[in-house]
Amino acid sequence: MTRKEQKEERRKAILMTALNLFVEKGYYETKITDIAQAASMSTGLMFHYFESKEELLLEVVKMGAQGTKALSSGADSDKMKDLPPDVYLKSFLTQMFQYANEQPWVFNMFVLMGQVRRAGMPEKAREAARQVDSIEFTAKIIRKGQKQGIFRKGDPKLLATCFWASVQGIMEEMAAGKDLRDIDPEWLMAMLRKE
Amino acid sequence: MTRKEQKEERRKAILMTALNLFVEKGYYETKITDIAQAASMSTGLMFHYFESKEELLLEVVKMGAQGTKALSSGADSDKMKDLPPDVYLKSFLTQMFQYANEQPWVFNMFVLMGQVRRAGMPEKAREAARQVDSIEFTAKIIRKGQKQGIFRKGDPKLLATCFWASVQGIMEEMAAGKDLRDIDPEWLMAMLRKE
DNA sequence: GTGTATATTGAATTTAAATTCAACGAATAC
DNA sequence: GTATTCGTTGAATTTAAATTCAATATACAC
Repeated sequence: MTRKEQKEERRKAILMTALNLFVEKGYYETKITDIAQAASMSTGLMFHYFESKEELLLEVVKMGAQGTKALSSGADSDKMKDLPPDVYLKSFLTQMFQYANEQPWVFNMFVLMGQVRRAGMPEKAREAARQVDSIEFTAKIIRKGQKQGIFRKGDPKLLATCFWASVQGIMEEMAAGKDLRDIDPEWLMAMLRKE
Repeated sequence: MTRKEQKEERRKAILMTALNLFVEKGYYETKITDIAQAASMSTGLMFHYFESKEELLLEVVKMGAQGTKALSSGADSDKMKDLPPDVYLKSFLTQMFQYANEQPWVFNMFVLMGQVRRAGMPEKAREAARQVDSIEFTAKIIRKGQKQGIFRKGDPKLLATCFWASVQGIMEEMAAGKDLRDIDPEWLMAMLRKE
């Protein structure tokens, strides 16, 4: 393994460690020292890999943004054409709740991205997180469902915002340690369905 | 006005100012200086009224806890007896969304209480916020609705947790400045309703 | 094998923000 | 109207945590 690869790997390891701690204890309660310790390295070394704590958060968010983009563009072409809107969204939820246990980092990334978008986080990271727009994409799906008569009436963007805000709320509850394994995705889908 | 009253009033003014800033900018991004400025007083004076920033947060939370207790015990006796469970919960949501515009502090208090319960906040305040339990209370209402056949099947506590987590998510989105005035409480009620 | 560059450490420094404090002003008591 | 207590200020101090740095170890190039 070349030195550059080694470095890349180390960076990623730090990013992952930071991600998990940020979600577990919150950005401000996570000290650089904590991350260093969790990643088994000295405090000083952290700054060999990242300029500052803020930059570290920013990089985590950028990684999340990339992942989201990849995910949604992949979804855009493949499944979305075939699957009915409700099935598509529901399978997304099912997947995400599954990840909460099996792929905590994917789950944590979603939680963090949502948190950083809101107030009370360093501006730079916030902006980066806001770039990622899942509303427009979801609104499109909802619109489709409305045309098919399976989703309720209402501004698709507003419904999408409401839907994701609810998902975010639930995922944060999960991240906070509550065992919500048995939540039925259908409960959330009901928010969108007609009748 | 006696001196004691004066002091009490000042304390409350600080608590309100802090509450609003905490929700607007987040606890950690809110500097004691910011609160002092917003409350038109010197930085030092803040410490005449509160031991520390943490204690200030704790007091805000205690105030919230009191309010919640008063509210829910009042509700317990009055409305809950008469109103059908779905009507009761829906009117609560309607009320709360209304408050977002007309009584921002009530709304902000709810948002803050929810935030403080989660990770990433000073431990003391977190504990105090966790004392307040709206889950048990809501679960009771949900159970009632299930017996009447108007709410869906499922563990009432889990449904309650899911319901409040969603409400929290939406309220945070509102607090973050998004205009969600037109959200229909029915969208959230659908999470609980049968069919 | 020698020299150069990169990785690593942990203690020293800096920094931003909380907190203290000495001094002044205003209200109340007597 | 003087004394005493409380309210108030803003600059000085402390503190916790981020950040830098000089020193050392390790890997790579030649």
